[in-house]
Amino acid sequence: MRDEILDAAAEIIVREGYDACTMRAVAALVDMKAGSLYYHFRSKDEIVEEILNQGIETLYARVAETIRGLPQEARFADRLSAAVSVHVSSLVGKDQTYMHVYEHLPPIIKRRSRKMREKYAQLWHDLFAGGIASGEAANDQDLQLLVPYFLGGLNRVPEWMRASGASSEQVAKLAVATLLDGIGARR
Amino acid sequence: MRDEILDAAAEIIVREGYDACTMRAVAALVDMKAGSLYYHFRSKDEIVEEILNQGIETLYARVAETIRGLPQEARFADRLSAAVSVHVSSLVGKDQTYMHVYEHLPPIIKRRSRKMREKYAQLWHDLFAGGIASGEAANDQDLQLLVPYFLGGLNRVPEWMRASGASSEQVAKLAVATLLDGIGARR
Amino acid sequence: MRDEILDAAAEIIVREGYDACTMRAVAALVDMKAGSLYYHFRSKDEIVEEILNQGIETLYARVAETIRGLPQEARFADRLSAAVSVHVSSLVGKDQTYMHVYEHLPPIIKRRSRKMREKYAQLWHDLFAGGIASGEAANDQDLQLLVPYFLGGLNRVPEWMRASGASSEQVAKLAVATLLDGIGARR
Amino acid sequence: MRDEILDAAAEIIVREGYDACTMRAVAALVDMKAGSLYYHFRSKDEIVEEILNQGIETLYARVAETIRGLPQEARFADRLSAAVSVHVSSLVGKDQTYMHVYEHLPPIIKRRSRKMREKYAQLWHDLFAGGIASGEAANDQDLQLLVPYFLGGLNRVPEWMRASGASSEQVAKLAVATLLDGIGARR
DNA sequence: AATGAATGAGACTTCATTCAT
DNA sequence: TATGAATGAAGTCTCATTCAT
Repeated sequence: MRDEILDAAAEIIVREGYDACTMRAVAALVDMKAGSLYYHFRSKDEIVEEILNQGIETLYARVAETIRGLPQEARFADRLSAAVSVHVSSLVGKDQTYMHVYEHLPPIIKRRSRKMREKYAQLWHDLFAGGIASGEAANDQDLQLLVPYFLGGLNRVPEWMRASGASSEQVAKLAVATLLDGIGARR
Repeated sequence: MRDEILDAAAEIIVREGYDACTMRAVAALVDMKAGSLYYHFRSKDEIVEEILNQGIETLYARVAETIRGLPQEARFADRLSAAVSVHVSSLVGKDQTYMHVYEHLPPIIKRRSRKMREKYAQLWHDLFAGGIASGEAANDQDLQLLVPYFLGGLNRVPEWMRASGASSEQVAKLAVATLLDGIGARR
Repeated sequence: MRDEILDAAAEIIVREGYDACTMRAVAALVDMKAGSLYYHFRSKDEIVEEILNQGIETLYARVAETIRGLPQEARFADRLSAAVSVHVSSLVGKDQTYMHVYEHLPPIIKRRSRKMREKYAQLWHDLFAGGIASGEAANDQDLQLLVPYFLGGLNRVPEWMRASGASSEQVAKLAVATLLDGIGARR
Repeated sequence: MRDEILDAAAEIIVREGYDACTMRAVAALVDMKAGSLYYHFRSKDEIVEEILNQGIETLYARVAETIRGLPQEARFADRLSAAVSVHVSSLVGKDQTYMHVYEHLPPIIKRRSRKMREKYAQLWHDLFAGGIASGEAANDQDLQLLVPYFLGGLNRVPEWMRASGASSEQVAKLAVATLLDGIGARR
């Protein structure tokens, strides 16, 4: 039941925004009355926080696991490719509505999950740093800027995917190719 | 007065989120009482919509103007550079709070400004298409994906700029360089 | 079990007030869940009523017993002394939390126990009447007023005893002395 | 309006207890809707606190004023008499419902007004101390106990006055006489 | 005997909005 | 133009109570 409530809340936030995610609305989606939710959660905040944490933690775990699972000798491009694939498909995957949630939350609540998000960013930071160290990536990058810039681009994509109808693989490929080679014609 | 109200509302949304932007809060910021706002606007929605429109329209006008102002023979890289600079500095510029607003709005309201946003995206679409046509950009790009991906990355940056302390010029430069040449070491 | 529940409820009322005495709180104190209380009591009101009754009935029984136990020829001052002692010590005694309860209840519930309370007042009324009849107390008293006045003073004392650190014996002695002789210097 | 709301709330507390004093109920009594009360008060607590303060402060002011107004050479018995009269009549006076309020409040809220109450008790403490110093009152009193004992008796009286139909003057007279001379027959 | 789960009523509170002044 | 005052809808939350297990 706890999970069903979390799912319901996440779905509403994604579909109609944080404001529309009232206790009544959540309850209705799981065929309950608003008050009953309090048997399972102490407060609305607790629900939201749990959604947030589950979302980022799952994402972190998947990407970390993916990177760790690669052969020692994997090239930077392959590592990047794998990580991006997992990241993007997690954002879009059917049940992973959790990931969508973040961008709909009011600042006060967003701040709470900051630490976890920084930990996630660190994962990418390390990935890039590895590429630079091995000479596979240009060493003139300010990773402090590059990482959020890159993830920012990635995170916005699902919003537009619906319109363009692209698959998450296409998106991942585009992102990796663009990031590695740029769009400038080879000179 | 109308403008002062819009400014106040925008500032609150940016700083504290859409939820915190109550009529009372807005009124307080312009030294009025909530009811008085209704002399200037028909409803809260009208205020928000106007903020949104003003924001995108200003942004559109600036970027379009910048591109138009370039010499006929300007190279793609220069066009891109100029456009990115204007876009980023608008996002960060002191009074251009309007741009921040969008991401804080609930979906229902977001949808309303969709058309204008698509018009803005078209601007970039054309820019890239020009680059491809002239052979200055690789012609294997799916612009339908590339544009939102690129703008998405750009739009997220201000959020992180505060932490890293980078200037908007640095960010613009990073974005253009990365987009054009990629981060892969030259082969 | 019934008694343990009554004790728990009484304790909460005394310590934190009637409002804090929720079924959940009572249940927690006897290591149960709220619903289980309904196996033992028909309603929350039944619990409260029973506390009230038990309280006054115990008090009544003790004081009545004490008076009855005195030798036929006991003087008024001694009767009074004995009665006050029992009354005060009951108010303060460890397990006699019941007595504290009354003052925390909402009027609706208070009214219900009125009859029993009047019966208790009658006990004192009779005591005083006896003193007047025997000439040991001044015969110009309006007992209808004197009794509540006297008991009122007595009942408030525990509240202040905690602060002053006096024992119930001291209080009883003060009350009796003051009542009998007054505080005016002898003329 | 503010005052009418305070009056309404006080009246409900006195008549039906703190629990019955809901925002809806108060609003109904002043012909409003619950939400409207928040235009005048920040919260329910603010209402209650204000009632409490106004009550004790008024009481304090009146009694202090009365005592101060007595001629320098007034005798202890007269001072006491005057103070008791004011105290009792304040408790009972038509519009002074405020004073009734205190005894109906839950402990948490009671505690808040503790300081003011202690200040009031001090007034009586000083009065008695004066009597002892001048030799008009027996000097064997523990005022720390006597004051609350005496005021406790006094405060309970209104509750019973309704039943017995006594006037506040009668009550005051009884209290003073009893306190000064006791009820023991003169020996 | 006891509990997990749910309910419905109702509590306080906030907010966009209205309107007479 | 602006405000004081009010409203109605809705929000989060608490609580006594019920009932199948």
